[in-house]
Amino acid sequence: MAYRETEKMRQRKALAREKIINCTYECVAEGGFRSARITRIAGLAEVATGTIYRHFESREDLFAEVFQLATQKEVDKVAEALNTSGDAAARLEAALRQFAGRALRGPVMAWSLLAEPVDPKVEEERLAYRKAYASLFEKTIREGITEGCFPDQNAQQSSTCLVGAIAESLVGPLSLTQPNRENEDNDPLVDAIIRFCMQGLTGTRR
Amino acid sequence: MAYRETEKMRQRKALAREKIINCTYECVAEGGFRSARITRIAGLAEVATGTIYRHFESREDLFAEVFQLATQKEVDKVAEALNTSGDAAARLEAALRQFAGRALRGPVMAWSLLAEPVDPKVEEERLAYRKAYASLFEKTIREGITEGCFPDQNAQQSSTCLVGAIAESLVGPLSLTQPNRENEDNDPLVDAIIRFCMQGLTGTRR
DNA sequence: ACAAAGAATGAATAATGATTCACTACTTAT
DNA sequence: ATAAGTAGTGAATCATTATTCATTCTTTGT
Repeated sequence: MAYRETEKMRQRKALAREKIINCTYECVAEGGFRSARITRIAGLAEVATGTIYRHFESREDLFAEVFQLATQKEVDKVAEALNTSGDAAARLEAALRQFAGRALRGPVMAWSLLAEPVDPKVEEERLAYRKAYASLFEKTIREGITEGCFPDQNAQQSSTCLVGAIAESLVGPLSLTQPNRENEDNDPLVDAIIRFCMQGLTGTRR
Repeated sequence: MAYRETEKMRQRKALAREKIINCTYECVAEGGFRSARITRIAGLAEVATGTIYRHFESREDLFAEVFQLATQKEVDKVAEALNTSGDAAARLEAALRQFAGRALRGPVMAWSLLAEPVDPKVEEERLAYRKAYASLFEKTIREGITEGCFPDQNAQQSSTCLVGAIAESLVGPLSLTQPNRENEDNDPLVDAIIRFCMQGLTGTRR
């Protein structure tokens, strides 16, 4: 036996793999999954198209992995915001702000994760993604009901409404057509959304 | 001049055109625009694929027209509900119920109209569709503010949240995975959504 | 230096599906 | 009946891209 995979090679391969993932991420952030061509990704990563298939079973699989990666980042941020101190309402509000803020900073990625239909494998991941959000929100809503800061309600349904209201406001076609106002002050927009959401939960004007 | 289009022919053509539109509608209601193949549509309509191109410039154009048709139906229903008697809150609630009820009865079509990304021409139509809803809701919210049954708020933003909350709950990926409960009683679901939405608008528990 | 094994390459292939167009069939007016 | 014009046909074409695989290049152990 002349050649045996060595540590050095393992690392080099891992690096190439990572580079492909990063370049895919970049492509997706630019124009979504559907417009991310294998040739473009290969070009960015400075490898041949065939090489991508050495590291990933298929385009779908590559996308599913990139989706998971991107997703994890987002969900972690929201979970983090939910772990701050304060009552359930305050924590939820912080989380919604986190969600909205990140989506506004990367609208194409947000759209890809929330709404863009891609293929069954990615769709499966998206399901998990939405469920992760729903569960996080739902749990906090329940805590809020126990704490007494939210009235009794269908926590699961409410969390779905939350995600929907935010997603629609932030990545709906109306917001995407408007010129990409990079460093514009989006606080009033976020404030209006948050107000609607918190009122929807609490039934209390503030 | 030997042949000149006669009334009879005009009607026959119009009929064929209409049949194509109806069959396209059927395909879309089944699986959305993306999976509606020209061949399938032609098959259903009992014409050759080429015939479709005698009546429509392109697939995109055909879809845009079908979208418009479907859209008009939906918006009209909501507008109708908004024209009943009662205060703004009552009328809006009736409209939301109409919206939700129709979406539940035709979830794939609702998804196609609200969320499925297709192509630029259809996307343009969707924009008009969303604007139509937004304007209807927005107008009523404004009336409600004047009437005093809603507190002052960003009416446009609130209407977007309304659409989002409903869409997510009814046609979002989470709801689509659940078994298609044909004739199940969806009232509790709709009630929960409506409650969230009305609270979001009024900031009042009821 | 050599050979074995694996990795990378990218042109060729394959699959999908919209669209075209040369042709046939039908309608109409004379 | 005939000719001119229009509608309908559907197999062939074209366009787009993911994927393959025969070949070339690298790495490793002896």
